[in-house]
Amino acid sequence: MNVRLHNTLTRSTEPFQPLQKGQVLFYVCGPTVYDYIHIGNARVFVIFDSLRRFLERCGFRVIYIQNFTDIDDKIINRAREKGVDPRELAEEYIAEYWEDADRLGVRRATHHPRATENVENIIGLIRVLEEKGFTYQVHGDVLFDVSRFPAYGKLSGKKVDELIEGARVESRYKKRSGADFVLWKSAKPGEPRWESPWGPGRPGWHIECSAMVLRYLGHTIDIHAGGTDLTFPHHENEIVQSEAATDHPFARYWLHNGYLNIGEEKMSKSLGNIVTVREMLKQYHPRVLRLVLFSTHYRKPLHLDDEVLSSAERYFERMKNFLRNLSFIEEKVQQAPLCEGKEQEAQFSENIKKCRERFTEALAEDFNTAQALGVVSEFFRTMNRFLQPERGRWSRDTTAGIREFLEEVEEVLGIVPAEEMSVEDRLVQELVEKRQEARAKKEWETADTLREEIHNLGYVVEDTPLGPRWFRTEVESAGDFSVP
RNA sequence: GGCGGCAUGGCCAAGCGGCUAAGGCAGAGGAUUGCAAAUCCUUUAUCCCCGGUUCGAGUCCGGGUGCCGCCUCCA
Repeated sequence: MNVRLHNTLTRSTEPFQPLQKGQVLFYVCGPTVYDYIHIGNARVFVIFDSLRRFLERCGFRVIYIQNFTDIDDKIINRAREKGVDPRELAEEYIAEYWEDADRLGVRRATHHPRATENVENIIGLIRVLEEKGFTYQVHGDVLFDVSRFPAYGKLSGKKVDELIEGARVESRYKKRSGADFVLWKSAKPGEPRWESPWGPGRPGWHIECSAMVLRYLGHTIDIHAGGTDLTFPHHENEIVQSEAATDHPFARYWLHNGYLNIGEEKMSKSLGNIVTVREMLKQYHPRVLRLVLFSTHYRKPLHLDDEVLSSAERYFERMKNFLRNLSFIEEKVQQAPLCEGKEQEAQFSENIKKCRERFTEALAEDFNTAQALGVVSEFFRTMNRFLQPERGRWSRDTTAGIREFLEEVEEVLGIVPAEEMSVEDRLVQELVEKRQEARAKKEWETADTLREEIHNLGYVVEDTPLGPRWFRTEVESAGDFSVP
C-alpha cells in the first residue's frame, strides 16, 4: 500500500517513505499534565494513534513515542493554586490521562517518556548547543540564539524580523531576537529545580521534546505530529535546536491536525468553553466520540455541536443494528447451513472486496477517515441487503468476509460497537418464545403484552421471517450536549 | 502588519482535471410488517462571485468577497 501524507514542511501531500524500510519512527507531542485532557487533546491522541495503527496494518513496524510534559509553568501555577506539590499534581493528571485515553480506546505508545525523567539528557543537549555557540545567558536563563541558525522558519514560513514586529507580548527577557527562546529556566524560590551547569533550574518547554526524540528515536525521525498550533513556535524551535545540535535533519514528515472548536468558537480558557473528555464521556459513548473525530479530515477544523454528535450517535446505532442483523443470520446459517445460490453470493463477495480496497485507499491518502467512514457506510447498506431475512440463503464465506472487514475497521479506527452477548437473561428468551406461541395463535393482545413486558426489562423484539430477533437496548445517553 | 488555511444540497462532510459531484444526519414518499422494530428503495446541488488556462475545472492560475487559524501559554 502506498501511503501518502501531508507534510507541513513542504505544504504538500507526499508519498510516505520511511528512512529505514519497514520501520517508522513516530513522535507525538503529548499532554502537559496539569488538568484533565480536553476534547481537542483527544483529537490529537485519537487521530495519530489510529494513523499509527493503520501504518502497522500496512506492515510497518512503528515505534511510537508520546511524551508527558510533567514540569512546566502551567503545572507550577496550578499546583500553587491548589496548594499541592507540582510533582504530585503531574502524577495525578498522568493517572487521569490513562483513564481517559483508555476509555477512548487510545492505545499505549511504545513508550511514554516524561520530561522529568530526561533532565540529564536535556542538560546534555543544551551543553552541546552551548559548545557550538548557539546559546547565550540572560539572568541565569539559557536562550537559543536564533540568528545563529539561518534555516529558522522553514516549517512555519515565518521570518525572524517579522516576528519582532508582530510580537504582541513584551518578553520578560532581554532577548537578542524576538524569536529566541528559553532552553533552561532558572528556578525562582519555591520552584522545582534541578542542578545544572547554569545553576538550579528547569528545562524550557521546547527542549524536552528534542531531547526525548533524540534519546528514544534518534537524530532523524520519520513522523513528528501534534496540533496545528504547535507548528509555531514549538515545532519550529524543536527543529532548530535539534538540527543545530546534531547536524542532521530532525523530522522528515511533520503532521498537524486542525483545531477542534466548540460550535463556532475556539476552545479556550478565556472563553471558558473548555470541554474535557471526562465531561463528554458522561454523555456520549467513547466510540461515538471517536466517530465524531473521524467524521472530518484531520487537518480541517472540526466544529463540535449537537448535530454533529447526534449524527454520530445515529451512525453508531446503525452499526449496532448491522451487527445484530449479521449475528442473527450467522446463527441461522449455523443451525441449518443454507448455502445454495453461490452465484448470487458472488456479487456480495465482490462488493466486500471493493469496500476493503476503497477503505484502505481512503486512509492511505493522507489518512482520510471521513472518506473511509463513507465507504463503511455504503458497506452497511449493501450488506444489510444481503442479510435481509427474506432472502433465505447465505453463504458462510460471505458472512466471514463481512467479519473480516469489520475486524479491519475495528483494528484501525476502533469504532465498531462491542457485541453484547445475550448473557444473563434467559427470562427474556422465554418471554420471546411465549410471545411467539401467542403470535402463532394470532393472540395479538397477549403478544403485545409480552412485548411490553420485554420492553420494560430493557429489551426489544423484532419479528422477521426467520423468527424473532431480540436484543438489549443501550441506556440512552443523558440529554443534549449544549454549547456553553 | 506578517504567514497560512477554508468556502460543496436544510445541517455535517468527501472530492487533488474527465463515467450520472461519496457518505452521514434531518425531511418526504414507497416496499416490508397483525401492529411495530429493523432494513431496503426513491427523492433534494447554477460546487461563494468574476475572469483565465484547457478538448474538458468543484478540482489548476489571477482577482474579489466572506469566514478561520498562527505570530502570546495553548492540542
